[in-house]
Amino acid sequence: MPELPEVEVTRLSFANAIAGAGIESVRVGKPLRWPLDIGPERLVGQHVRAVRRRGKYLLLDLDDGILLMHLGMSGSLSFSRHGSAPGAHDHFDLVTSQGLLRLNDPRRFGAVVFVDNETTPQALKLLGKLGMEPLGSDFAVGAFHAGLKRRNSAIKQVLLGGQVVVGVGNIYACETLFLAGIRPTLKASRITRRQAERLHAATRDVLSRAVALGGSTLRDFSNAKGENGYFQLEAMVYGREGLPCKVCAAPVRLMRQGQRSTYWCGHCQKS
DNA sequence: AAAAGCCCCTGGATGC
DNA sequence: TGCATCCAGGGGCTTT
Repeated sequence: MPELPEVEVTRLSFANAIAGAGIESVRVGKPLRWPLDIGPERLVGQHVRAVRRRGKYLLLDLDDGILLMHLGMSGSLSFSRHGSAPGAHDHFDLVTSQGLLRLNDPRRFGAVVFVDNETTPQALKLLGKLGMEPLGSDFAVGAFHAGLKRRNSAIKQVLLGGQVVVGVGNIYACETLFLAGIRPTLKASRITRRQAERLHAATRDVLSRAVALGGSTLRDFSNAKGENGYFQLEAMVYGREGLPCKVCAAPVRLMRQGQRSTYWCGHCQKS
């Protein structure tokens, strides 16, 4: 579930509270996507300076080094004063002077990785090919349109790919295309300037509204304070197969694109 | 280089 | 109630 809004909401919910905290100990549970290939001594005694986000990655800036965290499909973070005993799906604990940061991830597609800086081979492998930040100042219509035109696959797939624009996952790709009135199967290379403008505006609109609403809680997402999100209540097409389109009342359709579900309205998304 | 498929893993919903 | 099947928010890796 964690797409850009959920990751950003998570970041906002604990970044200030953890800033300046000293790391006291670390606990690693079951293996995540990659091993944390350093010992606790590399982290203990350091301080968490800031928490940043790049795409769907969280970057915890330490005195020396960066802890990269990814929530995968089912991950969530909690940050609390007093830590309880870890549950079956709590796979990473960072015990700090200001509270316990804990990663819960049933499916374990998430990851915690330590890198010395953002230019190490591993950091570059993970972050180096990421596209523009949709809520950042570098997200310009011209560059967006140019990036899309270079791709030959369906616009939905290109949005998901993250090489043109980051953070747009399955829910928000569906919602964004609906808002822009664009057919999900349209080849990205055929996007017109007008369509790119609509998609650009829709992306910013959908993602920023989702952040404001605390993200989408479909199953069990919550921010680091345990609070749920409410964007799912405003979804126009995602998860609404067969229900009437909120704009034209035609039944919302479902199809598969790259082994993922695409929800769309055949009437509103014609171009 | 880009595109398409294949996995990683677990839990919940659905169907028989 | 029990068991099998399908599906789920991501994305790196391998193969075309």
